[in-house]
Amino acid sequence: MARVTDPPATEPPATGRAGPRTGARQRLLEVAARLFYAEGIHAVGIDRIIAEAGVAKATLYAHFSGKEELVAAYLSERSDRWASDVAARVEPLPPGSPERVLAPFDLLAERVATPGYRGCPFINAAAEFPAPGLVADRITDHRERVRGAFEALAAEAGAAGRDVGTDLVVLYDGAMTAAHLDADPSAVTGARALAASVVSGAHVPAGTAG
Amino acid sequence: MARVTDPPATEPPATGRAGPRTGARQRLLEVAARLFYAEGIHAVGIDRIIAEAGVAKATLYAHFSGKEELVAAYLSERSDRWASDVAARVEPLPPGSPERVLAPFDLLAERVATPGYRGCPFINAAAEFPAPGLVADRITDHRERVRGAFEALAAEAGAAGRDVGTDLVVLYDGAMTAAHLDADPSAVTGARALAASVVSGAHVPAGTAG
DNA sequence: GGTCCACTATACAGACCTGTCTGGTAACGT
DNA sequence: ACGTTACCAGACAGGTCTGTATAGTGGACC
Repeated sequence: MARVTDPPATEPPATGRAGPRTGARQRLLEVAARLFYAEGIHAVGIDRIIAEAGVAKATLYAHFSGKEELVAAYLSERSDRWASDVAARVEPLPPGSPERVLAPFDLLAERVATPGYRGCPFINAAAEFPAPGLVADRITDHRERVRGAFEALAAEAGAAGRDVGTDLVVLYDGAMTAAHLDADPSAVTGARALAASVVSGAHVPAGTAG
Repeated sequence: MARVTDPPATEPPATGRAGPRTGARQRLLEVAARLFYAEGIHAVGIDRIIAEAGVAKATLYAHFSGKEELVAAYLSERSDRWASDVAARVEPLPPGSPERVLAPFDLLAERVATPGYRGCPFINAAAEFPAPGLVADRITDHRERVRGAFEALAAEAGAAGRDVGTDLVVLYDGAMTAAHLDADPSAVTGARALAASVVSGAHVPAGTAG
């Protein structure tokens, strides 16, 4: 049985005594996540993050080597949460069922309906960080995680066609993007239906049509 | 017959005599488009644009009220070019054929294979400009244009299902995004095949499955 | 008490940002 | 010749950015 996600250890490896892991780091990450997601990364300065988090600047730089590392930590947290949220939603469903493959779409349907939804944090971050680096690495990691999850779930469900994982990722990306930019939640339900077709093999694979 | 696109007038409305529309504006737009797309909008400063365009700063501000207007002009140009490129590709195909609906995917397949492809300029811009304004308006305009094009072409081809336009937009967005972020051109061919299913009505619509 | 350390507060450096302003040049039509 | 205009070159203002340095506070543990 495929292990879809790797629900992460939320605690960093404990340092010798207590380490700089009390409250400031958590507050910084929460504020950074909120602001980065809502307003964009380059648009949010360090000064504002520390002000809203009630943290001194020196403390931020004691926890993170710089802004880029803070951004990377924000994305890591988002990726881990996605994985555990999906795992929690997949777990109660009967193994091998198509519904398990569609679980991420059901999760997404809830997300896009919440106020403040602004699309995929990784797609958004990629728009701002084209160069190789910590941020690009986290984006790549997350993409592989999502693709791996879809492929594992599809394989479990016995989905046959070539590139089923790619098709599901395309539908998932498109659903997030269109639901956001067009303010249209039906993008997710439409994508979910198409994903069901892909899993059931109802659609006509490329090259075999006509 | 539906007019899919409105191939735009490339010339702005002529001012009284000559107006400030000689060469500097074009160079500015070309350089801005290249840099904004490649590196992100907030990451590119005015100084660099005017330096690479060989244009004085005062000239830039004579043509555009500010950076935001330059960004909006960049997006307008991209949208217009998309529309005319699609129109050029659709036009020779037999009216009412499914191939016409798939033409944007064929265009995209070429785009994602070119070096420097970095996804959809509008999705990327939206990540950086969440607030209402000129930029958001151009993004909305383009989204409506794309959706309208797909809907018109699908209607021409006799595609029946509800929300065919939404499904096609989702597939198109997902294809652009996944092909870019995963460096995987097969995202486009997969999306094209799914789009063909949508147009032919081969897939199972939501709510009628089981 | 004494030591350690996570933390606060603030000032600062150096770079970069957008946008304005001044001044000069060259082509063009009259 | 003359005015208009499209343009270039560069200084400047005022703000913001990241990151560092300095000085002090309060709790935990020995």
